[in-house]
Order: sequence, then C-alpha cells, then structure tokens
Amino acid sequence: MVTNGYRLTPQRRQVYSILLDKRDHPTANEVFIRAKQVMPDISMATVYNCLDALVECGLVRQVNLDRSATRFCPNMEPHCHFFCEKCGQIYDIDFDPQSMRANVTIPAGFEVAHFGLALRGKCVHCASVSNLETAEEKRSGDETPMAVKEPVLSDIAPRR
Amino acid sequence: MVTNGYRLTPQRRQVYSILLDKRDHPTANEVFIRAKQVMPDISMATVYNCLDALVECGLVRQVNLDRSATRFCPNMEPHCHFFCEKCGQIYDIDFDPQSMRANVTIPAGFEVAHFGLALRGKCVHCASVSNLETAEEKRSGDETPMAVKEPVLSDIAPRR
DNA sequence: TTAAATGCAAACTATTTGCACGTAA
DNA sequence: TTACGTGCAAATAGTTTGCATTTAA
Repeated sequence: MVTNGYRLTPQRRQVYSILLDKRDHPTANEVFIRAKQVMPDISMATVYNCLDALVECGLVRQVNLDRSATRFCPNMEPHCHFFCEKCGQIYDIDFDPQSMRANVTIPAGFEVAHFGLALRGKCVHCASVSNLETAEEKRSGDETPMAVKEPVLSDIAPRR
Repeated sequence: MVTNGYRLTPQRRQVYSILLDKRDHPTANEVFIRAKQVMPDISMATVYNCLDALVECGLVRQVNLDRSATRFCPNMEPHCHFFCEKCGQIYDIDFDPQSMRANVTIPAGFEVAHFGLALRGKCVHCASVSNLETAEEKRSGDETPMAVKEPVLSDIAPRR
C-alpha cells in the first residue's frame, strides 16, 4: 500500500521526543548528539530528515535568529522568541497574533501565512548580572573600560 | 592619531552603496559579485568585514528568515520583512513597533533591545499566479494532482 | 605613525546529496 | 511489495580566520 506520506519511524519519534523533552531550542547538531545517546547509529542526515519532516507536518518550527545554526522548537502555540544577546538562550514568549496582525498593514494582494516575532536583548539573568557589573564599576571607578568602537562610518555617503 | 573606530574605506563605501542601490536584500555573495564589477580585487572576506562594520554602525540590518544565507538591508526605518515562500523575494513592510510592543507582555527583568517581525506567505505576484492556476485546474479538472504528503506524523507521541 | 582594513588562502561550520540497503505501511 | 527512510560518506554552501601587506586617520 502506497502511503504517499510521512512515515512514523523510530528515528522521527526519537527526534520529536528530544525536542519535547527539554524545549531548549536545540540546533540539529545538538539533537544529533542527544539522539546518539539513545540510538548510537543515527546519522546527521537522518536528523535533518526527521526535523524537516516534523516541520512539514506542522509539529515543529524552525527558528532563525542570526547567522548561526537553525534551531528547532516544538511549541506550536502562538508565541514569539526572545533571543538573549548575552548568553544566546532563546525563550518562548506568549503573544496574540490577532492583535499583532492589526498593527501591520499588509499591502494589497499579499497573502500572509505566518507571523513571526523575534525579540532581542538581555534575559532576566544576564540583565541582572550586567546591572551588577555596572554598579560595581561605578563604585570602584578604576575599571579599564573596554575599547569602544566609534561608528565613524555614520557619515558615510553613497557614491553619486 | 588613534581613531579607535571604524574607518571609511573605499570598500565600505562601495558595499554600502550596493545595498542602497537596488535595496533587494542581497546575500553577502550577491554583494560580492556586484562589488567585483566595480572593484575586481575585492575579496569575500572584505565584503563580510564591510557588511559587519555597517551592521555594527547601525547603517544596515541583517535578515535571517530561513536556513539560507543571511541577507542585508539598508533600510533602518521601522519596518518588517515579508518573505515570499514561492519566489523567495523579500519585501519591506511598514509597521509601528510601538503598538507592536504594547501587544507583547515581556516577562519581568527582560530587556528588549530590538523587535523583529517577519511575515511569510505569497507576494502579490505569486499569489495571483497560483490563483490563476487553481482556477484553471478547477475548470479543466483533468490535472494530475501533485503527490500530496499526508502528515501521518501528526499522531506521533512522545515516548513515555 | 600605527591600529585597523584588505586580499588571499585555508579552515570551519552548517546543510545537502547520492547511493546501497532496510523497513513502514 | 515498494516507495519512503536510513546510514554513510562525500559534496556544497556559508562564514570565519590567520597572516603578510596596505592604508585611513
């Protein structure tokens, strides 16, 4: 019998279960490492295949926030991602796509399938740490300041 | 004299001017190809260096929408990106980050530096084309339907 | 004068592909 | 039974790095 569809293989179960387990937005490589602990013979190609299948099936989302590796998220509830620029952690944050939609005027003829909101900044932990550091610097006052780059390129002008 | 900052080199001018020219969200490689036409000796490493410098200076944004190469955008006005899943084109769309912000409840202690909204779907052009195709199929009715993947993985369950 | 930028090549990381074999449906 | 999935290895992207030389400030 031709199923003409995705098959439920042990590898796909395993990969999905790994994503559901810690929900820490792992990269394909991290999934691979965790999967190997249970299925020593699994290959990277299979991990990508499984992840892609899960995405296609609408069970998993891809998260692309910067130039680094794609991360995977099994949370299909409406939510957005907060990326901590200090520690690299990704956090899920609730939001209402309905009200979001109301704030964007889609040009006529465009068909929107998905809304993706990404926030960047400092997470609770990193924010409190760097606030502490700032406070300490102010108190002691003898910190060698890190070389700060002056954006002199600001006065750049396009060539006529 | 120590400038302690970014230098305004011909290469950086050129790269920035390329981004401003067509505003079509090119990848680093596309910028490289265009730059070579004017500066045959420019290298890929320099293109990345220039792009990164422009980003650091707040003149350019990086756009990461999927697993493919990072794209670069010289539009620093508040806007979001619409990614056409059919043709791959990226469009800038206006939006108001203020009202957006009001719709997301940031957990206590998190410091948000940037809001990034990404939309996916079909652009005007691709939407009209596929609507035409759908209409044709309905009329003729003898189209061999493309093999549709049944997401049988939907009933997947995490291992206990 | 000199720290920063360039060009080149080599290194790396992320992802994809081809193919023989295995297996879910 | 058979189209789809797996594992392995090799191939491709995409991006980064080390280093000798050049250059903006």
